[in-house]
Amino acid sequence: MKQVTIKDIAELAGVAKSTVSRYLNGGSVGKKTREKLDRVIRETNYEPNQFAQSLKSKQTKMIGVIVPRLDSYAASRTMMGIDERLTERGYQMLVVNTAQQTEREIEQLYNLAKQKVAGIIWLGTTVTDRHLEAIEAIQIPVLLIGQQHDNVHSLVYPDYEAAYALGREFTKWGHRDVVYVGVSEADIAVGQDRRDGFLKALHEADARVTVVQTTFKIEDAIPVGERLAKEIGSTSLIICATDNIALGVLKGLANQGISVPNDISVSGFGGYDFTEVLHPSITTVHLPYRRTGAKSADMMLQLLQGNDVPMKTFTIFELKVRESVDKLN
Amino acid sequence: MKQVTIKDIAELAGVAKSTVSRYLNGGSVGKKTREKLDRVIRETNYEPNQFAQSLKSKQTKMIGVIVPRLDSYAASRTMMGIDERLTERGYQMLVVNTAQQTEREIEQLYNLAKQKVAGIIWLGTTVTDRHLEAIEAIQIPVLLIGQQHDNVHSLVYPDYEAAYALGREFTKWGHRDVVYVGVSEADIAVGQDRRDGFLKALHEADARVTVVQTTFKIEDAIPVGERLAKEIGSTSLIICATDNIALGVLKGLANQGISVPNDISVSGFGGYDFTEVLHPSITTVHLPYRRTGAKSADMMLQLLQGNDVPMKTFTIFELKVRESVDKLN
DNA sequence: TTGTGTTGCGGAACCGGTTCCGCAACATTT
DNA sequence: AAATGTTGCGGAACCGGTTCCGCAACACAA
Repeated sequence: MKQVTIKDIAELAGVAKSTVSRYLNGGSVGKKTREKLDRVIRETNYEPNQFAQSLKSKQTKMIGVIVPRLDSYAASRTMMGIDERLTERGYQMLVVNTAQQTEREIEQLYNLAKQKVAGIIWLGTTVTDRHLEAIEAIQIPVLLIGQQHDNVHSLVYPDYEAAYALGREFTKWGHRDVVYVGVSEADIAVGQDRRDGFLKALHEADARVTVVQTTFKIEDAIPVGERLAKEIGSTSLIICATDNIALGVLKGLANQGISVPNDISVSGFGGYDFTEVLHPSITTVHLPYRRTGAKSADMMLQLLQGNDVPMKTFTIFELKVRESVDKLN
Repeated sequence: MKQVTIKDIAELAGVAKSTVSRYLNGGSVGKKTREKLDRVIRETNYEPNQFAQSLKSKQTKMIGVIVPRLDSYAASRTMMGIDERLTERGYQMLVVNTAQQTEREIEQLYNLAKQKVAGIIWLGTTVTDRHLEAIEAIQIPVLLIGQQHDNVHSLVYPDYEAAYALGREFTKWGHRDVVYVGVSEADIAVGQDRRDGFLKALHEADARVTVVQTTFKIEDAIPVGERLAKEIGSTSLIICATDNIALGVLKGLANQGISVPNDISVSGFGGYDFTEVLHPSITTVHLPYRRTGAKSADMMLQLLQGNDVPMKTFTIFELKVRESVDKLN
C-alpha cells in the first residue's frame, strides 16, 4: 500500500501536477477538470504528504505545548482543553515535558521552532530574560498560560485576586491566627501572587500570619502537617498554596491525631476534583484549567490568523466553600 | 535568522552537497574535508531540516502514543515514563487523545502512520478486529499497554493475578460477604480480568458476592456508595475496580454517615498516590505505571532496531495493605 | 474583424535533504 | 612498470509537494 502522490493523481486525471495542486488549494480550476479530480482523488484516497508540504511552506499544523510536568492535575486538565479545541480545528498538539527544569523550557522553545510548529503554548512557571530572548528569536507566536509578562501574550489565572477573595472570607469567619504553607518564589503565580493575595486580606484584618515553605509534592507536605500539628497553639487555620499541599498537610495532621475542621481548619487552592470528594471536603478556589486550555487554543488560532488578541487575559475563579474550614463565629 | 542549508555548508567548505551529507551520516570522508566540515558546521550552527530528511526517508524520530484520556492518573504516569526514556534516546513523544472513543483509536492508528511516526505505543482499552486490521495495514511497530492480544506486542498489568492475590488476603481476613463495584466489560483488563481475579479468590472461600457496575468517573461512584450505605446488611467489604471508584464510594458512604473501616471496609485498585495520603488510607494494589511507560519505550526502541522482543510481557504488582480494609479476625 | 481581458492549464524551478553512479587519485600487489 | 583495488568526492536524480511564469483558448467590447 504505497503512498499515492500528486503525480499519480495528475496522470490519472490527465493534467499537470500544478493543476492538481491548484485544485487542492483552491486555485482557479475549470469545471470539467475539477470534476475529474474530484473523482480520481476520492477513488484513490489521496492524502498529501505532509513533509513535502512542510518542506516548502516551512509550517506545520502542530502547536507545541510546553509543560513543566505531565502528572500534575493542572497540566493534564489544561492539555485536555487544548487538545479538544485544536483537534476540532485540524491542528495537533505536540506536548513536551520539561520535568520542571527551566533550562529545558528554553531549549524546547528553540527546539519546537526548529520543528516548525505553528505556535507554542507554554504552561510557565517563571519568565526569565533568556525565555524572552528565545521567544523573540524564534519568530513564532507564543502564548503563556499561568504566568504573565508584558511582552508575551498571556492567559493568566487571577491568583492574587482569588487568594485575596478567599482570604477575606477567612477573616470574615473569624480566623485571626493563620499559617500559610507556600512554595518557592521561583513560581511567580503560585509562589508570590497567591501568597500576597492571602497576606493582603489577612493583614487588612490584622491577623497573625506565619509563612512556611514546601514544594509541590504531596509527600513533602506531610511532615509540614505533622510539625504544625505539634505547634497548633492558637492557630485556627492552615492555608495551603495548592490542593496537593493541603492533601499532604491533612495527612500530616491526621497522623498526629488532629481532626479537621474540629481542631484546626485547612484550605487548598486549585480546585482539583478530589477536593470535593474527600472527607472532609476541602475549601478551596476552583481554577478553570480545562476551559483555560481550550481558550488558549482559541487564542492561538486567532494569533495564527493574524488577528490580534489582548496581551493579557484573565480567567475567572470560583470559591468553593466546603467543610475543611470552619466558621468560628 | 534564516535556515542554514546543506548547500550553504557545502559552499563554505568548498565541497559538494553529497559530501556534506556523507559526512553527517558517517559515510567515507577524507581527513581534511572532515576537519573542514567540522569547523564550518560548528560555526554556522547548522541543523538539518527534518522535513527534507523525512521526505526522503519516510521516517521520523517520533513515537505516537494513543491514550484514552489525558486526565487519568494511569495515563499521566505512563506518559511520563515514556517521555523520559524517549527523550534520552533522541526520540519524541506525540500524544494523541481519543477521549475514550474506540473509533478514534483506529483513526489515530492510521493517522499516526500517515505522519510516519517510527512506532506507536497504544494505551488500550479494548482490542477489536478493526484495530488488528489497522495495525496490520500500517506496517509500523505497535506496542499495546494494559491489554493483551496474541498478535500484538503487549505489555500488560497482571490484573487478574493481582486481583486474585488481593482477594485472597480479604478472605484470609475473614471477609465473606462482599460487593464488587466494577466497570463495563468493554475494558477487558479492568472490566473483566480484575473482576474475575477477585471472584475467583472469593469463590474459593465460598464468599457471597454481589457485582454492581459503574464508570471510571468519581462522580458516578458517589451514588453507588450512597446506595450501598443503605443496604449494608452483613456486607463487610466493598471492593472497587479502581482507586477513583473507591474514592467516590467512600464519599457516598461518608455522605450517609458510614464510617470506614469501622462500619464497612473499602478497597481500591491501581495505587494512585493519593490513596496513601487519604484518611483512612486505602488498601489497594499498586501498578507501576511510570516504570511501565519507561519499559514500553525501551521495548519500542528495541523493536525499531529490529531486535525481537517477547510478544507478551507482564509487569509486577504490589499489594498495599492499609487502613481502609479491616481484618475481621 | 480585430483588440483586449480573463481564465485554465502546463512546464520548470524550488524547498533541503539522501543516494546512486562513475571517475580520478592514490595505495597495493605481482 | 603495469595491473588491480581502495578511497574520496562530485554530479545528478529523487522524495512529493507549491508556485511562478507564460501561453493558449475563449468571451466580450469596440
